[in-house]
Amino acid sequence: MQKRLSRSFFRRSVHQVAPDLIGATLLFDGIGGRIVEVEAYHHTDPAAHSYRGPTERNVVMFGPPGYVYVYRSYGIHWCVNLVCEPAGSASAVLLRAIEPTAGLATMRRRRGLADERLLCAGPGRLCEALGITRKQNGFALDAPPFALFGRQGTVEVVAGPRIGITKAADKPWRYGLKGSPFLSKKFSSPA
DNA sequence: TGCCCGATTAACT
DNA sequence: GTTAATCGGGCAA
Repeated sequence: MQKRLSRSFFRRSVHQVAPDLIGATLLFDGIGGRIVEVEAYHHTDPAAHSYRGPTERNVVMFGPPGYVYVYRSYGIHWCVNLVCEPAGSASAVLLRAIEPTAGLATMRRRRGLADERLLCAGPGRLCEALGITRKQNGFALDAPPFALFGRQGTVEVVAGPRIGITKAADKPWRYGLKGSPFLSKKFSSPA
């Protein structure tokens, strides 16, 4: 059985936590799966929501590590982030893709989709499948309805540029499980 | 106050 | 490849 992770897992730099989350299992109300793709957003990063200081939307990022920051993307989708160390620094990891392992039927119903590979392949899709909305903004990750479990064994993590940003677009702060068919987008092969 | 842009996605041509 | 849907933040006026 996998070990349950406490919020102390997030008391490290976002650049350490992000790759370590690949292979971990996230459940919300018992629904979810294995994290296969994330992106790191450091508070000194112009692409981060927290870069220009706290607002009504991003205030959770300025709180303690181990909590979830949920925001509305393009006025349509929800995206979920996990706040990292140190408290008040406003760095977070964006969850971008999950390999569905629990609650497949519910996820298919919510997404109106049969293809398992597309249920959670993208930050907006992931939130729709798991049922995460603004209501969960500020929730703790290590308490119900959330549950996080550490990965078992070793995994091969690949890195590359983040998706959909224009600022600091060259930084290789997107991490994924090598070869996973559940990524939102393939990682380009090394040159 | 108004306008532009964005950590996206699905449905177009 | 292109575009609409739709809302919060940043910044100019």
